[in-house]
Amino acid sequence: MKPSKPSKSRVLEFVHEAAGDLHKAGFIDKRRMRQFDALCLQPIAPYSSTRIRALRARHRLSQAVLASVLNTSLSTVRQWEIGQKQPSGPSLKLLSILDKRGLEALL
Amino acid sequence: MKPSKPSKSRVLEFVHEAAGDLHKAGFIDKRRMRQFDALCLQPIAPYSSTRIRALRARHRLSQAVLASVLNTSLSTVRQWEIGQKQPSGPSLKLLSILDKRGLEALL
DNA sequence: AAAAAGTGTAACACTTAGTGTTATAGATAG
DNA sequence: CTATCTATAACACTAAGTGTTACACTTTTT
Repeated sequence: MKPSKPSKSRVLEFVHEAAGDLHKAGFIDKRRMRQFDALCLQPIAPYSSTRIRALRARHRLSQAVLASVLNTSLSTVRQWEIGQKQPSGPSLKLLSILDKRGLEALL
Repeated sequence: MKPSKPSKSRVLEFVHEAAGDLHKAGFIDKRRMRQFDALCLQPIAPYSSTRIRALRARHRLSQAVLASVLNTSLSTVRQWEIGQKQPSGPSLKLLSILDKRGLEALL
């Protein structure tokens, strides 16, 4: 199912652009286009412990508050920042939302 | 640390309101207020398998697309909907964002 | 009509994130 | 001086996450 042979993001980029044109031309409705967007989401880059810590510092949040915002436990956030555990997929998604859209997007 | 004795959300509601007043009165700055918001976030209600399925149907997404959006695996979404596994905390958070703010908030 | 692709159920086994707990410690507020 | 907040660290248990396979149904393509 997943190609994953050719670096992917390049290919998807191209395909996505093409789909965008089709949309403008009226061959793909808005809903289909959104689904397309979703499937083409490139996997979120892993957040290192230092990057998580930096992100948290940038927003001036304590580990406890960040845990609340992400709906996870304090213990978990701690271990991310120490490097003992890696954030799961959904956690990475939330981190990237915080990164790109700010705290308000998660409240 | 966590009281968790008296139903909590009631208490937090009250405290939060009080803090809001303090903010208006100028005793708490905006940043502190946001942190307060975050800590007072009431834990997200669990999404049942049928509710997840309904949410997905409402947005007309396939299981595969939903998995992409939440940055998790197809296998995981399947098991949520069959009721074999429960979504983790961060996953619940993402589901509630999709629920309340729509797909765009996750792209 | 037949083949191919998309969608979903089901079962299985493995890995690892998530969690709670406890002890320790520095900083800071009351 | 002592609580409280903040964070590190180690530990063990549970359950979520994942990949895989096989099967079935529907829709699309050739």
